[in-house]
Amino acid sequence: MTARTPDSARDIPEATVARLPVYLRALISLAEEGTTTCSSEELAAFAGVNSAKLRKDLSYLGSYGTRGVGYDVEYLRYQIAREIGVTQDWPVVIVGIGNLGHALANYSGFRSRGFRVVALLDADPDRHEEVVAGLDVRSFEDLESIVAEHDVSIGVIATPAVAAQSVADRMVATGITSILNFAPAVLSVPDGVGVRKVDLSIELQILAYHEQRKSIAPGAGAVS
Amino acid sequence: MTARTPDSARDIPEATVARLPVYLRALISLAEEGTTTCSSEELAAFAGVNSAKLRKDLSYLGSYGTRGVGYDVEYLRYQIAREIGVTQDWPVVIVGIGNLGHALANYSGFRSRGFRVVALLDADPDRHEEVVAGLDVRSFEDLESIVAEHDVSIGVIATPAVAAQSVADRMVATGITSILNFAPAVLSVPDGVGVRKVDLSIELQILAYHEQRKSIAPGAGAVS
DNA sequence: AGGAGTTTGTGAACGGGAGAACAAAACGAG
DNA sequence: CTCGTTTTGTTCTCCCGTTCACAAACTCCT
Repeated sequence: MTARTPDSARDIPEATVARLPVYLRALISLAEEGTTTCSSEELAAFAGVNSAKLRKDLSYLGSYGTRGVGYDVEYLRYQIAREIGVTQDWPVVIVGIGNLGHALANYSGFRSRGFRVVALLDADPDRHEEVVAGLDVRSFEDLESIVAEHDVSIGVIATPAVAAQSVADRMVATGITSILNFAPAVLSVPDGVGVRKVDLSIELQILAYHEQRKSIAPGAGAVS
Repeated sequence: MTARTPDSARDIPEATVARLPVYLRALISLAEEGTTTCSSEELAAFAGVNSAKLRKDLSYLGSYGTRGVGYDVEYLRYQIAREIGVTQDWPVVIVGIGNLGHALANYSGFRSRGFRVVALLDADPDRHEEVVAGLDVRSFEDLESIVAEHDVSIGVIATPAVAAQSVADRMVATGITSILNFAPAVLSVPDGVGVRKVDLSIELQILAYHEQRKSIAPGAGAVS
């Protein structure tokens, strides 16, 4: 019996999903400075997008605005948070506690945005003595038990590139279904497992391409 | 009848530009394991994309393959590197030496991919005593002289969100024309200045959205 | 109460990218 | 030399996302 959830079963375009967190951040800023109501124009300026795009994006969630008035900041903030799923706390494990893993473990933005780092894992026994961000660095072998104990479904990979695929395989085997990959490697995972990658040097290379263009042909276009 | 692009193809789609670094990384891997020639099918598998898409992407650069044979790994590697502009070394400054700035300063992937961190800057005088990754942490006030001295055109922002816009303004004023922003804030810059952003928690929120979807409606699609 | 002024939500046009399919070119066998 | 095989480069079609433009809906003022 497939009970279709009429409330949140709508298909929100991927491009819109990627912008919802930006809107959420903008709304939190507005709320902090005491604004209770805002127009699509204002919010769009805060989020750095076109106001028509913003309205269309929000229309996928429902009709949460009032014509002639705008949006209630608190109400819209809650609706977006609920749609994304960050009204609850998501437990997260980080694998690979090198320079980047350290930084991620200490990053306060995770905690404040609905994520809780429950464990730090590393394959190197020399690191198991360390305490980072108030957490013991534990053996990678403990992955299964930690995932089971905390019901973890999101994993972060911050290992060197060579280790990334095997870590991902192990994560998938333990039941993790979403992976954020910082290693400069292409991961292959089964259908149904979500992967997003962040590659620091790729971003710089894209900038370098446009930078080179500018010096060759001055007056060329900007970067999106 | 396609006008042959003699030197550098003029209009490379943005989506293609974003994938070129991935192809470059794949080619370097292939070269390291001794492969001298590869087909579009092989290379596409290495890069995690469709082979038709790969061929179309490469066609924007020129005709560097041989029909019936494939691509010469070394030759194609050089051509892509040249197109991106990473045959030369790009000097880069990092502003904001907190946890993330530390990690970025120590990240070896920058150096090996055509970027050289020439200075680390922080507004906090307490940090000016530190030495990170072999570089003195210097005052943010030194930005102008450093940019002038090393002819820097790419800057990295790893400050808290509140400082990001003023740092960007200052960077633009000194002549920096490409910015990689890790702060969770929307930057506004003049036309002609390129900005790319990396937001760690946004990526997690996107994963959370799909994760929530899975638990509500099992059998739903994966993440792109 | 009614009209003027705002602002949302959305239908429709538009542009760019993804993928399938195929013709052109290179190589090797006979 | 000719034919068959392989693989690239390109064309064509479809789909997603962006943007425009406007009717609907709400507030405020008289």
